[in-house]
Amino acid sequence: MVMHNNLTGSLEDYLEAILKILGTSSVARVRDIADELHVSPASVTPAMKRLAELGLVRYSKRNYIGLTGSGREIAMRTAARHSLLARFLTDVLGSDAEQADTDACAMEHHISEDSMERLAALLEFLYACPELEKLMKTGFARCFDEGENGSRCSKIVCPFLFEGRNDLADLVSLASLEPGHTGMIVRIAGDRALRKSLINKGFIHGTEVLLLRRGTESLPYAVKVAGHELDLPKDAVSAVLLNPRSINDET
Amino acid sequence: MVMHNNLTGSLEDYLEAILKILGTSSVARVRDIADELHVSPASVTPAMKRLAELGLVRYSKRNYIGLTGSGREIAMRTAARHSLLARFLTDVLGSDAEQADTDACAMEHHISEDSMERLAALLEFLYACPELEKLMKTGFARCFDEGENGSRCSKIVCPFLFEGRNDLADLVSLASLEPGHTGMIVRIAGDRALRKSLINKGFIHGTEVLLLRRGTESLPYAVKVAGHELDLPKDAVSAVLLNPRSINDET
DNA sequence: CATTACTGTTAGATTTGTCTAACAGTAATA
DNA sequence: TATTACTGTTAGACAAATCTAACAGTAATG
Repeated sequence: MVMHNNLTGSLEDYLEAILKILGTSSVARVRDIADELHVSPASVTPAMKRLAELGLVRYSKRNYIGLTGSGREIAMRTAARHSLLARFLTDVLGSDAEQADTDACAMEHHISEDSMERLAALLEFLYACPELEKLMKTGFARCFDEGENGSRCSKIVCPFLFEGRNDLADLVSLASLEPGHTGMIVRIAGDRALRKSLINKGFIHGTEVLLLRRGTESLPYAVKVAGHELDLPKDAVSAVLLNPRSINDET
Repeated sequence: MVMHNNLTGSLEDYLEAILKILGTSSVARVRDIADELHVSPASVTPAMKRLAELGLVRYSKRNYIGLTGSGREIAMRTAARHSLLARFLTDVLGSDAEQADTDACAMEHHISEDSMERLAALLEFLYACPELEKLMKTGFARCFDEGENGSRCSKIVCPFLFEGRNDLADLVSLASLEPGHTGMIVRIAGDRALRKSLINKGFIHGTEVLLLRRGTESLPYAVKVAGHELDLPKDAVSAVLLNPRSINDET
């Protein structure tokens, strides 16, 4: 798993840990690093050797560990990624701090420089106007916590007093498709539980679906998605919205 | 690297690839999987054996490969993560499709179930109102492309005609801190280039900074951040905004 | 039927990152 | 000074994921 700076995620973690320790302790030891990363001290030694070879840490046997200029630079970039992701998760998505930290830890090695910059800019964009920030952050948080479906949710917080999307009218529900025809999924409506269940059945944005047989209120619909046939009740198929331009006769 | 479902990221990739192939080809072979994941066919065989042991794929030597029920379920959850992340990156952050796909590939194994749900809800929240969607997506895109700093940017697109944040007045710039005092970074102002450079020097949200010496227009300021002392011009230190409640005398 | 082309498998090597257990320094303590 | 406690290193093992090279089937072609 080699990253953009030619380091593995694990080595980036070691650099980041050293930086963090140096931020408070003025001295970094093998033990501190092992504790910080929850690995055994025996794992730290070979990592330090490797980083010293690469000219990123100052290390000699049984001595304090320091960062070189370039090591510090990489460590700071990694820490910045971490902080940015965690901030997005807590401040925008409303995750709790611990969960956000765990997620950020796992993702920080994988996000590209470009996406990083965009994410940073998004946070600045939201912070730039207190009304927008409030609308996005508390509005979304409220929407999420109340478990509302998107279309009703906006009415709670939307300053535009918009009653509903008119462009949704262009979309065709899977329930109203002609049997034997296919369409591309562009949106999953319904409440969060239904949406989650549909997503886990393969109804993913951009996927082709084929309606095999129409059902009724009591009789399930038969559909084919991602190469798999399955039966679904009417309310589920009704929540699957298709792009009308994508509809084709499959027979 | 073990994930929530007890699979490694690599095995999840194999499942996802099989699902994708089955979505179009009705039959999956070792060769297809190898091509899809850009690995050698010799790497596919042991992965299939492992997945068959775990009861996630149907596999017997030299035969077509299929997914079991639970294998399909995991594959679909993984694909849903991928699609969601990619959609966030393209639709909200404005990344190009290829970059978004690469990033999503790398992150999909690491994001938690909870963050997934929140991200999905965020997209629905934005889609729920066309005005909000436009404000966020095209407003942000314009802001990003024009390289505007957050506070000016909002004026371009903000429907609230808000001239600037009044709560920013509560923040103290690092430049106006008393020498020997510390504060916690809560925001980095300035244009994108300056912000990026400061972030890469260690000025990260939530970090403590210490002002060592005041400068002037021509003489650099001396500060200490993340255990490291450095000199910075006045415009850079002025862009670092601190939480006033965090300011302490360090001497 | 033999050849050729292709697919899939095996064997063996390599890289990376981790662990445990044993050992080696170092420094305070009895 | 001998003991103890702690830190750090080494050796050796292991798991995961990949590769190359060699080999084994299978099926179409000449």
